[in-house]
Amino acid sequence: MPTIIDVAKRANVSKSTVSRVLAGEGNVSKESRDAVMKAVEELNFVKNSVASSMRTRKSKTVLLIIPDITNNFWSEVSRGAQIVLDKKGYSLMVANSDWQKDREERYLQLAMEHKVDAVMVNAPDMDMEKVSKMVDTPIVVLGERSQKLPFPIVGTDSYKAIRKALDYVWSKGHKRIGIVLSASFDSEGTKNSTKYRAYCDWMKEKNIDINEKWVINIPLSIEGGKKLFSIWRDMDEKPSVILTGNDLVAVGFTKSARDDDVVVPDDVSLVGFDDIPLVGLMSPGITTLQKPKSEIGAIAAERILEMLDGKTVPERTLLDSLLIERESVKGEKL
Amino acid sequence: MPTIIDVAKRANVSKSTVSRVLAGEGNVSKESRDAVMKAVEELNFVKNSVASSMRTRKSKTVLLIIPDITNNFWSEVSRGAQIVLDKKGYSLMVANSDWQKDREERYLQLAMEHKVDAVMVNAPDMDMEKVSKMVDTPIVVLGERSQKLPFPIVGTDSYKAIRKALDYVWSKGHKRIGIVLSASFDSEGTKNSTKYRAYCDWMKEKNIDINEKWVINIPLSIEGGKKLFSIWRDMDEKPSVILTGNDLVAVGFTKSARDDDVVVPDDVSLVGFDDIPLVGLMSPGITTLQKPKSEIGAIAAERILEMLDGKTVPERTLLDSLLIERESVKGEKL
DNA sequence: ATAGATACTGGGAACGTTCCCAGTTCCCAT
DNA sequence: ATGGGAACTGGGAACGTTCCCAGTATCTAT
Repeated sequence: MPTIIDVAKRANVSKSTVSRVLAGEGNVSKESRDAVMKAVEELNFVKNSVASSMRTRKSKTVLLIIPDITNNFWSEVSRGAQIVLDKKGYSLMVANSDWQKDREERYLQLAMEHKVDAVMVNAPDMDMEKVSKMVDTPIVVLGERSQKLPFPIVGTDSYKAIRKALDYVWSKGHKRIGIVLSASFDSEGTKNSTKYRAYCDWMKEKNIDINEKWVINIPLSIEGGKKLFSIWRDMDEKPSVILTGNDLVAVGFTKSARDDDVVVPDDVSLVGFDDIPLVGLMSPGITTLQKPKSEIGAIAAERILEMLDGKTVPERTLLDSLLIERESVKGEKL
Repeated sequence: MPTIIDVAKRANVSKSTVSRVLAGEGNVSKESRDAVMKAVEELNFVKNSVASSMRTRKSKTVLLIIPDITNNFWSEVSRGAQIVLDKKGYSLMVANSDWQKDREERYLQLAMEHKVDAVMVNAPDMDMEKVSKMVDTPIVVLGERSQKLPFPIVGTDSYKAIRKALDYVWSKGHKRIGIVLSASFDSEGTKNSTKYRAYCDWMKEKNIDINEKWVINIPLSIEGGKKLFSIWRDMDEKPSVILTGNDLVAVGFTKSARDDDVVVPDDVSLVGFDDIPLVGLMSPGITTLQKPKSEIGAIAAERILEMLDGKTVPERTLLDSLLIERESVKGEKL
């Protein structure tokens, strides 16, 4: 493998000059530049980034830690981030923790050893104090957090999203409204969650008493949705619509319902969150609040780039969701 | 940031000894070892992997290049690979080419600059001659290729999968069988594809004449499936079942069919391939040939590890698909 | 003509680790 | 007691780049 020294010899210049040409900076005469280029070509030289990062203490690499790469939400986030970083010559390493705390930590450790320039992470249950002790590079946290963090946050504004969903079902005539909460993404009791706050505020504005039985806490997964259905079925007094927390829950609910001859939306209406491709293709299509998935990744990446530039960045960037109307919410007779 | 020299000073040993302790090899007395450990702890030392790879010329990093990280198939593959590599102390970099040839090439270049230890790649249209010239590390190619390649291949055995699908629909009484081909993943004319070969062989065995109109070439996507439906609808003589190439096609077909009051499987039966989560959740559930997605990633990773160990590995590893029976194939009256 | 800026160049040191080799101590078998 | 191996140790060189600095040539303004 040829080094810049081999290139230098061949081009009859010094290694310093080669370095300057390759970096595209400093003053180099046209002849030297051409000679170097030619030598690079002839020797088939490829730069050794490892040696380079060793000296510069920059690796041009960013690590992204996510809990589940097979979830469309997170793969879209990755994609959005990679496109932005790519453009600036940064490579993205994607690490998949599978919701395991020890792996999250190990990846962070690895990131420090490998001297990545920055870290983007979603790890709802991780102690951020610890993180800030371990990591000495810029960090951006993905996903909303209610408590204050020592790092910038990029996520969706769930307060607004919930209100948007509520306003929508209200416009359809619904007044008996259930909501799914979950500790995930909040790392604190569900009753303190932004979602619940949004729900309470809105209900108070509409002068509706909250039925505590309609505030349901299940895992945000297909399984959770199935569980939600059996909870709903066994209720004496049933809500006419449920905000399901995320799309997977709505999918699981719909599937269980179908097996039980309950028809969505005729018997109960559902609103999902995220807008994963699945919910647009099933029947009935699930009305959902679309999160700007790849935009979240892209903005997080931009924050990283800004921090790397020494700029100060906004503490929290919460993006809006978009209501996608499909067939899972039926108009109630007013 | 403390270096091993700082650790050495604190532990009153030489840097060589510290290096030996950290690497866990060579002969070191218990006292020295303990002293080093203590110093590491006290100084909060983290090893600099960049310096290490500089000297050893190993980065303990593997690059995976895939065309679409948001496709469940590929994210499962990544996940499978990462789990295996992780266990052996390797990190996986996932690079998403978005089907763009220039990006595939750029990532390969980057891999060489960053001195990754090995590369796993799916790039159906890429010139493998070129790749082998660019890359001087072990490579594993993902996805079946009919032509001989200078690298080991890990993928699914589509010849067997097609036969399995054909045997199944045959057992259900179907004799008018259509099939979808596509150049993707084969990088050669569709008529040379393994799939088509399997189809022809099987049809000959059953003494059925091939109706060329029922051999259809469309993109393997939801859009392709919609197109497939309109092709099917306009046929004078229609097949009673179609092997749809992949699940997305089946999904697109079903959706279009529904809009046109055509019922799957009553009016036409479908068989998908891959088994993405979507097809198990929609209604009707699509009968499909499940590919062992994460196993493909895992095996590819194991091949990498073996090659890194200097072992020789099998040229091609083609895994079997599993028939998942759902509701999209109806029994024909015999 | 000369001072001083500007353009360009090359050599040495440094980044933090691992490898190599030589050296010291200790123990055991003769 | 002595040779020889094993256990352990430390110092220097090397990996390939970039940074720093000093040096030379060229140009411009007085």
